[in-house]
Amino acid sequence: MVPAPSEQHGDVRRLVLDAAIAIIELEGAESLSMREVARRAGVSHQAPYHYFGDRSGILAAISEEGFTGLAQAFRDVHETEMPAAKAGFIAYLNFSRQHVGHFRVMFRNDICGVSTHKSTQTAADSAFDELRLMVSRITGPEIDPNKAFTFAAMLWSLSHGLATLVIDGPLPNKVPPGTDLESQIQAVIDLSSHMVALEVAEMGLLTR
Amino acid sequence: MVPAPSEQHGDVRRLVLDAAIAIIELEGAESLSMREVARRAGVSHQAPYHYFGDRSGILAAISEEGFTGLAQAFRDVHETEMPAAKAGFIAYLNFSRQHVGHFRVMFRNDICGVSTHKSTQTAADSAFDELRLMVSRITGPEIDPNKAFTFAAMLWSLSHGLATLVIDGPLPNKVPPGTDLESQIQAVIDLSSHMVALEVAEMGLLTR
DNA sequence: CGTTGTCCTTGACACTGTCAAGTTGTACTG
DNA sequence: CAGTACAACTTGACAGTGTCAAGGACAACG
Repeated sequence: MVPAPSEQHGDVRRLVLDAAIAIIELEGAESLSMREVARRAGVSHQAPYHYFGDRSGILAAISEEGFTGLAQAFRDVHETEMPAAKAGFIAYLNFSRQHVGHFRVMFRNDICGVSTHKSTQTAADSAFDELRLMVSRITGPEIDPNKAFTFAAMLWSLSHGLATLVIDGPLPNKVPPGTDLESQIQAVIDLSSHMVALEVAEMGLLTR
Repeated sequence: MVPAPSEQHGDVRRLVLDAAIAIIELEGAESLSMREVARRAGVSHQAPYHYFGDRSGILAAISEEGFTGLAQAFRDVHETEMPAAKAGFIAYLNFSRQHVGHFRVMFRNDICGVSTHKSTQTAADSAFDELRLMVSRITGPEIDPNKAFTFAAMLWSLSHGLATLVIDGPLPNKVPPGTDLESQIQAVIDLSSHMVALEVAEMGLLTR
């Protein structure tokens, strides 16, 4: 059967990818079925295999796209006037909430095979490199590289933990009555930024 | 067919649960198949359904067990001499790494239906209550409840982020050459504890 | 015209979660 | 002690799934 003339030739890959992302956003990555993706994209049940090889291939592609976007989000942080740590937290949270479909896949080595798909791996690496750049902006570039890694891991943990607890975790159900989720997220970010600032200030004191 | 006389009657539920946990530890929660669980437990493919209703039921049971264990781990923190924040981080990390099977499921609302399974929900609640107790030990009990929640959310984010990045995330691949994962984890925990201590000290200064 | 290659299709297979309908043993009632 | 109710499983069936295999349509190139 010939594809309908209305749709452009060659965008099937994009169609399939978007269908998959939409399904993951709605129902999570578990219930992502190749056949449902194909149905939603309006193609045969084997078309996705042509572009992505297998189920993990499509998830790896989503993951790659996600890491590329996250790296860009980190890069955009450099443009803002805000303290870098705070801007970084906000960027991470915003990205994760605006790209839930990507985010739900990106950190799941078990399903997307970051280790087996090379381009996904390099996308993840470049996102981490951006994070490192951000760290050197926060602490100053003369910091010991080992300490810088520790700092980066701490910042990533904090951001990532908050994002996952908010998106799929129990946090939204726990906000105390009288406040809403959004202001609590803001409060956590403010508290975190403040702590980081205290730490950096002390580090500065020690090195001079 | 009658169960082999060697195995006690009534422990099939436990057998099934352990089989599921083992599979999740080995291969992740995605590839958990009810029928493979049954095979591994040496029962018919419908026996798991008798105890757990459906796939999400077995995951909810694992999640419940996990949260109960986590609450206990938090309780044990009170016994140590260490600063509460640091002991809390260590407890969280240890728990997540020693119970990977549970941990991989506990925070996945999408697959284990925390919202639909009441006993899982209450187990999660009690774990969060223990965290709150820990926070009041760290900050002192006279803290504003809203601020206490923010503090708890921050601590949980930090611990949870680190644990997930270590267990399934990209962190193990990123440790700089010359150090190992374990010492980097220790360094992140030390840095985090230190930051928390700084914050608490400043809070104390402000309130008097 | 024949070949090659990309882009996709239909068909088949073993496997999955789950519903339905037994079967077996045990406990309790009358 | 017969009857019955119930828990603890069992086998059987069905639609849906991921993936392998084998094409078909169409463009580009010789």
